[in-house]
Amino acid sequence: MSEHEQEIRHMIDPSVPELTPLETMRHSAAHVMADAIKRLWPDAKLAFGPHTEDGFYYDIAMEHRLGPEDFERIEAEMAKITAAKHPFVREEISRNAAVELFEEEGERFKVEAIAAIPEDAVLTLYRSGDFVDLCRGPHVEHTGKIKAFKIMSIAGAYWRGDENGPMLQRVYGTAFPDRKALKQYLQMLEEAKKRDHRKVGKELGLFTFDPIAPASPFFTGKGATVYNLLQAYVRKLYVRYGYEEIITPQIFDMELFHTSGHYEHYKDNMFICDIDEREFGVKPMNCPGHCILYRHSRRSYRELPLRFADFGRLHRYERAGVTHGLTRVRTFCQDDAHIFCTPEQVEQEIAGVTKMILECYRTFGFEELEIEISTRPESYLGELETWDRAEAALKSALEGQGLDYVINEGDGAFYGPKIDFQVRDALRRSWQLGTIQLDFQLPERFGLEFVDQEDGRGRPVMVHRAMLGSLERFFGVYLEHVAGKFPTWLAPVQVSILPIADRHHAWAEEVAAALRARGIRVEVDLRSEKLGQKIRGATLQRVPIMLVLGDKEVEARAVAPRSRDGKTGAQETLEAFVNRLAEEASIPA
RNA sequence: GCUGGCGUAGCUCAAUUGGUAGAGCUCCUGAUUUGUAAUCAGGUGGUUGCGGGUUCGAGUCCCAUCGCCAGCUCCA
Repeated sequence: MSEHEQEIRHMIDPSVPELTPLETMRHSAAHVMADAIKRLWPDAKLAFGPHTEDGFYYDIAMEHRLGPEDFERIEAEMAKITAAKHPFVREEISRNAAVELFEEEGERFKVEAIAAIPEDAVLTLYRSGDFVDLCRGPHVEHTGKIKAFKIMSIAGAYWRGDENGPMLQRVYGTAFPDRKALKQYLQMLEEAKKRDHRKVGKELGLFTFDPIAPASPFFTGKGATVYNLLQAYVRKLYVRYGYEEIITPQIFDMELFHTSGHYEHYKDNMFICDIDEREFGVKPMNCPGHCILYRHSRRSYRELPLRFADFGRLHRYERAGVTHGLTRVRTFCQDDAHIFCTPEQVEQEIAGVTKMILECYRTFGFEELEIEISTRPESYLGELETWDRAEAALKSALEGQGLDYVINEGDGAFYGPKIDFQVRDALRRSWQLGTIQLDFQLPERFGLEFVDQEDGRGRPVMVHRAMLGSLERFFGVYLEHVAGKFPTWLAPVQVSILPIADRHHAWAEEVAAALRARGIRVEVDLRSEKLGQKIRGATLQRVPIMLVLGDKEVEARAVAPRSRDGKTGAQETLEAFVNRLAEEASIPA
């Protein structure tokens, strides 16, 4: 649902959940901001002004182009309005009177908005001082209740989200119950800026981009090390959870995508080429290829469930302007798998996948989790009964593990219901990572079968599932979650060896060799620099462990460890150190 | 794709109203041999994203194009 639709719904639909006190205050702040802007630029015409997750905005049309230099003026004007403590007054109004009122004011967007509201809805106005707005409310008691606010940014937005419609100026602001909370929020934004994976990735030399391949990352040796370790960890899970990893082609005759339906629905997002007078497509998803492999031999019910995992590289033509760092790219791979099972096995398979996903997120330190089930949309394919059974299976698989979830009614794909997993990172930002999607369509389209116990023919259900989602995207999200401080097992350089003077180089090389022999990723800093400089370098690169080597260490065939957080450990023998580190440095089970 | 903004050395950034492109870090040389977050000196490095135009003269102004950034839309 677009923001615009939500806004319309909010204005008219009494079943929309009541606003929280904070949301109410922010929405009121949007009115105050609109009031302020109209005072400063009387030609301003208002569209919509809802609250958002961390503030509010108002879409406005006017001659003057707003810029950051205007923010202080707007804030000052808002301060006058809040100081005046104008009460918010609710007023029911007839449709005709409302149209008349807003037409008189030249508020054409409001007039249009009224037309979009169902006939039987009660229209309400809210007045505060001389300002009046079409609004369902609720609002705070008076403008003085808005204590701490700030104009954040300005951006373009379309009227009603229609890219052919008029472009409006969207003014973003935020508001909090007190100055302290606002300050905290602004600090969080600062922190997020510092952690931006595009910045950190550059600083740590993990990946880069080049205009020669837009929206397609180049991973350096260090970045690829992390990337491969993520895969290695997932592969370990696959062994325990009974997956077989397969490898499938990159480019297929378009016929495949005609069969799968991607040609019809997804063609605009595909890279397509003509070779040998045949039309080929680079795969945007693995599922059609997996169906081919499934169909390649006769399948017995005894083989099911079949769990095909695939780290195949995918290419999607994302429209210019929608790409973003590692989180939205044109080439990526997923920790993708498709489970082919009987309808009876669905519940237990969902439960298994869920268990693995939870284990995986715990490993990466994502403690907070939100789960959503999306159910049958209005237009769907397949039998109603199949859908009902599948939705019940999803719910009971989650309930069986004592997991809370919310239901997004009608938000499922046309081919089946799904479960989405969202995590919150260290800055409490929400990211969708995992997904489990049932699919009744592809098995049908590809004519997939299995031989059942009575030598009859059954149709398998296909379960699409991913835990980390795209590895590229996860890389970016995780990099921000840990602010570049990878745990030792994932760090591209796990140990940095820092000899103090040239005469310690031999011992440094010996220590490095011993660690490398145990599979530990080591770097030796042989530069002719002071120890402080070397420590600074390794710390900035977020190397988890530094080993300082001087006369004392050479003498005792020992090492003096220091962590990137500045903690220095007691001197210990090389032997003891390696043994202590071995587990921490290896991929979790 | 749409609206707006931005592209100067590998990185972070300077460059009066249009008037000879600079600094720090990185890198390379040398000196220094250092005990827990920055040793000193010297040097390399740019057709100012690419292509046109205006001008005596363009990093600066105009057009076009590519890329990036913010937001919108999209992400069956």
